[in-house]
Amino acid sequence: MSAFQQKHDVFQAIADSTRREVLRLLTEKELSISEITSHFPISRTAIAKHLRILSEADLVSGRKVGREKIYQLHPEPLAELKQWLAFYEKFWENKLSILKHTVENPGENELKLMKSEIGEDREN
Amino acid sequence: MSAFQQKHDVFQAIADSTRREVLRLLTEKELSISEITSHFPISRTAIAKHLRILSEADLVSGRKVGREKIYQLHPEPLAELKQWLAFYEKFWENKLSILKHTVENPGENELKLMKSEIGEDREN
DNA sequence: ATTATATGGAACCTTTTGGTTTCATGTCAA
DNA sequence: TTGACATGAAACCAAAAGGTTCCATATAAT
Repeated sequence: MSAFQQKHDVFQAIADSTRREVLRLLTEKELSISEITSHFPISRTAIAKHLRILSEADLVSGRKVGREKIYQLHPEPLAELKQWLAFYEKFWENKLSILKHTVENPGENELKLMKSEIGEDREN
Repeated sequence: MSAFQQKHDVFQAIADSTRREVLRLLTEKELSISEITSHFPISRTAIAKHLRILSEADLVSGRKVGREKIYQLHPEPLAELKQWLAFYEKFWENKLSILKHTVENPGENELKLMKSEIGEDREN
């Protein structure tokens, strides 16, 4: 929601496997802190801290319902990650397509593949 | 190259903005450690450590050429990230498409949007 | 042969991370 | 009203992260 400086960004938020698993759980349904904790071998307090980090990255939001705090997935910030990835996709998919071509046309373009491997086919 | 346990995975490797910038630099061309360092305000030793982490995640590889060590981008491991993202894309793109539909058909489906917001439109 | 360059590695430092335990508080249920 | 439950918050801890400086070694250039 906020547009100013966040302490944790999306890249940091998803760097931890526990947090990734929390996100996955929340794709199924909204869950309280205790419900989330029941899926992990660590303490409720530790999970609450992970939720705070995910929350700072706007990947989840929590609302108080009675004595529970219900957390909900907010996948939109992952779009930033997708955009970041798109830039690199062209590089590795290019390599894969050259490989695919090599497989489909055996014994034809070893040189082309090798040049790609050592990066001589980049501009500049 | 190695197929066994890695100390750092792709998610951790890209969590740091300096490392992301190193990757970006390496999309342009292969670079030595000193050349990479010249783009940052931190020490050569610090950059070398970042390169080791990127290397452990198989995102770069370095080869010794004379007294220099030349690093090269290896974008393929980012495919794992893409796969991970693909799972979440359906969620947020679904939300965006509902929103788009709402904008294009004003005053029609507030209920549908609200149900989506609280997660009732998921299977299971 | 000497000097400058490029890297490697060790030792050290501070902050952050990912956890814990303990205690306080608010809310639901009997 | 008395527990039981759900969370919040503080204090603490060990290890990892992200740096630094210093020194050693290999290679290049004069």
